[in-house]
Amino acid sequence: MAESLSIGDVAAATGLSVHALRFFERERLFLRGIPRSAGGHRVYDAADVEWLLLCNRLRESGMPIATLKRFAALVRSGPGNEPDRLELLREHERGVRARIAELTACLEVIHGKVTVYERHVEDGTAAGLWAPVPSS
Amino acid sequence: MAESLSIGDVAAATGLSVHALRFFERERLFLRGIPRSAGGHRVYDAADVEWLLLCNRLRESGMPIATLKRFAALVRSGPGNEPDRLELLREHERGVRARIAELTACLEVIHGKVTVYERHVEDGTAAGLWAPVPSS
DNA sequence: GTTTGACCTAGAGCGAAGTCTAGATTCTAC
DNA sequence: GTAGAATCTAGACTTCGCTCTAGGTCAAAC
Repeated sequence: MAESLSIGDVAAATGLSVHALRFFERERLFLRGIPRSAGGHRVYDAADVEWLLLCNRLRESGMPIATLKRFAALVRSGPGNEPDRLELLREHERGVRARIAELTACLEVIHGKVTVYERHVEDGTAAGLWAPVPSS
Repeated sequence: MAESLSIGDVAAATGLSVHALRFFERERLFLRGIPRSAGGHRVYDAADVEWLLLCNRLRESGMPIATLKRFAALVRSGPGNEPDRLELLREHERGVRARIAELTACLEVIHGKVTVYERHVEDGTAAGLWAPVPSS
C-alpha cells in the first residue's frame, strides 16, 4: 500500500521538476523527512504526492513558500494546532478572494480598452486612443 | 492645461515610488521621453499620469514589464498599428480570464480544506486532516 | 543666505523561487 | 558486465521587478 516512488515518478505525478522537489525538501516543505534507499535515492509514497498536489494549489493561488513552510510546520508538529492551521488557510482564502476581485476590476478596464480598439479598428473611431505623440 | 508635475507629484498620484518612475523611464515604458526642467528635474503632465494608471492596471493584472514595454512601443510609434495593440490587449485579457478561472478552481480546494478544519475544530471530526506523522 | 527636503545619475543590491552545473554514484537493460 | 539513464550533494547562477546607495545638485521656507 505504501508504494515507493522515485523522485522522477513524483515529478511526473505532480508537474514539479526534480530540482524543485529537492528544493522543497531543503526548505522543509514536506510533512516528514523523505527517507532514502540503500543507494541514497529518495523514496516517496502516495501521501507525499497528495500533499504536493495540495501544495501546488496553494502555490498556484499565490501562497509564498514562506507561508507554505509555516503550514507544513504546523501539520508536521501534530494535532493540537488545528485552529492555527484553520486561521492560516482562512487568511489565504481571504487573499485569494481579494485577488480575484482585483483581477475582475482590472478586467473591466482592460476589456473597456479592447472594446475601444475594436471599434477603432472596425470603423476608424479614435475616441479613447492615444495620439501618435502627445503634447509639444 | 498642460500642468507640470514633479516626480514626487506623480508618485503620489499613481502610488508608484520615485525609484519605480525612474526605472520605468529607463525601461522606456512611457509614451514619450519625459522632459527636464532647467535644473534637470523631470517634468510630467496629466497624460503621463493617465498612462501610468493604465499601466498599473495592466501590471496588477499580471502583465510583465516586457509586454508593457511592447505595448508602449506600439502606442509610441503612432497610428497604423491599432490591430497589433488590440491583439496584445486581447491576449492579455484572455490571460486574465484564465488566471481568474485558475484562482477560482484553487479557491474551491482551499475552501474545502477550510470547511474540513472548521468541522474538526468545532466538533473533533478528523476526516481529511493529516495525521501527526504519517507512516513508519 | 542657509537649511532642509526633493531631486539628479549611475550602478549595486535584494528577495522570491526556483534552475542549473559539476562531478560522483546508482540503477536498469541489454 | 557494461552502456546509458536516473539520481545524489553542494553550491553557483538566473530572472523579475524593483529598491537602495553614493555622491552630488536644485528648490522652497524661514
